Amino acid sequence: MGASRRAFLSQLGRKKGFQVEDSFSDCVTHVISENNSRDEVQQWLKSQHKDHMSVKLLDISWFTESMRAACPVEILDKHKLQDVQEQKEESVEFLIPSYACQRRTSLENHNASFTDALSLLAENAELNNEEGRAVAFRRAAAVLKAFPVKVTSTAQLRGLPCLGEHSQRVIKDIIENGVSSEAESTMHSERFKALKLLTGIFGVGAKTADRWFKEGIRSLTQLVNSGHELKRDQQAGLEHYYDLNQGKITGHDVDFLITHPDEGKEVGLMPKVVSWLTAQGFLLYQKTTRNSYLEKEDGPAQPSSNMDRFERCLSIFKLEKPEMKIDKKWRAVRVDLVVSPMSQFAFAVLGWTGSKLFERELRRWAGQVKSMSLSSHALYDNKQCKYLRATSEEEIFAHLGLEYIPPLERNA
DNA sequence: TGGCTTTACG
DNA sequence: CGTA
DNA sequence: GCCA
Repeated sequence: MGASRRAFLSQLGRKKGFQVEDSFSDCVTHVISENNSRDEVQQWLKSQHKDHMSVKLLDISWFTESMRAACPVEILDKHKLQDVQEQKEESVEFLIPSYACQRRTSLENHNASFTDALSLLAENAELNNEEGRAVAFRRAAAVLKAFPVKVTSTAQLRGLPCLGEHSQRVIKDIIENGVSSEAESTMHSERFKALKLLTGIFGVGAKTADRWFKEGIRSLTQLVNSGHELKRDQQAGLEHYYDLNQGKITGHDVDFLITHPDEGKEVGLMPKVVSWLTAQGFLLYQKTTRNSYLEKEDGPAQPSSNMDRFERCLSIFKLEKPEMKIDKKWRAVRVDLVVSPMSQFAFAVLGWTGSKLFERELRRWAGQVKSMSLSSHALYDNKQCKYLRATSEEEIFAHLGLEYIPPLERNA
């Protein structure tokens, strides 16, 4: 294998507690190879002039499985290096579990050209109200985001989940031509450009944008001149369009999660926070919503009055930036405030951390694999017919039978 | 061929 | 229908 | 679009 790949795998092995040598010596017990036949590796071992009779000759599959298990897995026939004819049949370069919540996805992406194209097709499907197609493209992109090396051949895709005919065709196109013709034509289509522009307005979704598009509206100027009555959130969205649609870094939203160590004392916090923020002149826009969440069984009885029981505040902050400009010294930033009782706080943190796909996959895993229902308030076990308590994210992953994935590795 | 996360509020 |  |  190449030097960078070998370095990556060596580092991974050492991180998992394995002893990895840079060169062959008598202390080596296992030799891992990729894309080599048993004969080739034996030839190489002879060239090392060391005793190698007791050394295990294994395929990369044993290594990746052992990495996942964090200990050496039992050596099966499929792990042993094969002879030349059999070799090409099945060998899979990396085993990637099919649910995004089963794997780590850092921000380091070796396959941005592919994931950009697949994400664009996902976005286009969402704008066309094809949520099923959209999530399929999102999952396909997420698999490549988690792939530890740059894909250079479609042969590497064998055995990977969520990559069907269409996604593989897109990838092949990019490998061979540098770009996906489908992604390119989508990106430059009038419809996609207009719908993306219009849904960029806070308060405007795919349905509204589609209606406006059919009326011939293609730009924000045309929208303003169309005489449409905009709702309060859309007006704010339009007014702060530029600030709210800055690049990924500066334009990102901020979430504040608020709780109180004494269960129940969090009630009434939201109005206090909002009125203070208003008095400080921080809020350009805000919409506070009540919470009516109730557990069906066995949960503590809810106080009868939910008058002050506010849960969320979707807002637009006026963020002062004195050094910004002469005329405009602030920027509009989307900020969400969330108040959660202590008993639900871990679920709120898990539910608000993202990524969006990671959250969907967690909940899909809960339902399909564990017969459980996960929300940002609670985890319900449909078999035991009871809520499963948790005071940390780690406990929730444990309830779900998943390896804990830290927040920085949830970028699916 | 059905399902695709969740489940409220406004 | 839009938002998270 | 992908999969059980």
